[in-house]
Amino acid sequence: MNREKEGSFYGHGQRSRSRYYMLDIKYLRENPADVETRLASRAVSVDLRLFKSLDEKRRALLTEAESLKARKNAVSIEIGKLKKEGKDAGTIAVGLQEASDRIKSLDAEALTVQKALDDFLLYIPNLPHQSVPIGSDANANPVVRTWGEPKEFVYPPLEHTEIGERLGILDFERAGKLSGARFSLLKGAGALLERGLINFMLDLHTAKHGYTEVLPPFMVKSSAMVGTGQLPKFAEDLFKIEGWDHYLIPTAEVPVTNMHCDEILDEAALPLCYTAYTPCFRKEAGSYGKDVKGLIRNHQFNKVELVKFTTPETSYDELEKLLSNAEEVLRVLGLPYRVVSLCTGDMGFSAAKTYDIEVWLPGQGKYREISSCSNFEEFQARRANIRYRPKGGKPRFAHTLNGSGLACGRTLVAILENFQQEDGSVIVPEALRGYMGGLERIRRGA
RNA sequence: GGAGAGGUGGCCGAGCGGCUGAAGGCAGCUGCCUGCUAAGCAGUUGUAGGGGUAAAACUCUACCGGGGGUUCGAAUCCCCCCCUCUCCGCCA
Repeated sequence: MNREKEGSFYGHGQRSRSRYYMLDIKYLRENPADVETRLASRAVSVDLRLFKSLDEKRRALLTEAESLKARKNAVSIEIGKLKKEGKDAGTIAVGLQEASDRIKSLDAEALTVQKALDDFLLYIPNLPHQSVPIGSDANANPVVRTWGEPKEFVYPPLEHTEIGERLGILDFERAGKLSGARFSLLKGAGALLERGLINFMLDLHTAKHGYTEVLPPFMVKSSAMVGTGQLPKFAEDLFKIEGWDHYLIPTAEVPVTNMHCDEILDEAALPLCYTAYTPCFRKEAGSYGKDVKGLIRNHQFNKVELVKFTTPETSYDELEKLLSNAEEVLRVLGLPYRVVSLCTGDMGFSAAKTYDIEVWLPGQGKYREISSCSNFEEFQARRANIRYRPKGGKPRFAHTLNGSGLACGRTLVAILENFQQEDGSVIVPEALRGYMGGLERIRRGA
């Protein structure tokens, strides 16, 4: 078995598919100014001159090669006919070998240009939707709504690390012995709480919100990472399996979205709604010093994800629903939160529009991200070749969306901090008690 | 790890050097017919990229798992790789 072969960034699965990018190459060709200004709002500049020269070079090479091929094909058919009639074809076959050689070199050159074009285009992020606020960083993200009242504490509320360690349910010291910084180890009621949260969230999304549960692989091929946009640009954020073309998933979005790569979906089946629990693995490169302690920013954490495949017409309605489904988790648990709309400068690479849900953390005295819900429009569908067939029509790219519903570790943090009691215990939200053997309160030694 | 079988269009499934983008079937679309949620008949329907057009029409190229080779010409022959299935072994 040869697992070591590097997957091509340009081939998905077994197919070589090199002409799907962030947007229609024709659109970029015909509306460079629009692309430029919309990307500028995300503080991304593209070298359109480079694009233009590569694009033109490629087309010139194609034209020449293809006309040679056309001539060669015509002659070949003639030869076939003559041979069938028992005649000699020697005279018209003259020079064909030379033409073939010329074609070969033109094709090779075209491929080189094509790769340069791919390299250029695969690094261009999605274009923001018109409704996305313009801004350069998180400070420009408008608050869309706020839910719940942060509880007043009569004492200075503790952070989750302290609460957890005192209760003996979080053990960062031992996690460090095993795996180093940014790993965590849950014990007793802590482990049970995490497990309960996973089950609670999955049950809510399947039974109440109608999502189909998926339990996908936690490692995927590089082509899947290209499909959702993690590669090629963000390789440094991912854990790669040595000697394999596989990566540990940074989110369930990757396997679940790529589930339908190279497929043509039935329009009547849309929207497809999936929910999946997976651990997530992230290098967190460049976040040195931030949230070093605790569960907030780990190399491995659990998350329940929501993923949708929709038509272009309905994707923004579906985004609102998905967001609301994610919020519901916090509402049922009784955790105060707010929703912000990410501005152009703060959005991820693949997203056309993103809402973040931020939960209130009394220990830190601020709202912290606990979910990110995005519409990717065609961006991922183009890369992963996910289409659907409209009634009687030609296949079109589907729209993909996803959001955390929710990050389990951070939800656990929110529960510990929001429901901590002066005596050091933590009240278990009612909705979770059924998942924890009826446990109502976590006390030391539980 | 060992031994076989196989990967063809939206799906099923023929083809095994030339006029095959690919028979046949299903599904879809368009007519006709039928007074009823059906059936019949006829026609039609791949994807991508060039050129062309106001848009079409039209035209060229590529694509039968991926890559390379042989040949004037390959879905068909050769080599390498990937994947799927069956049996044996091993294992959770």
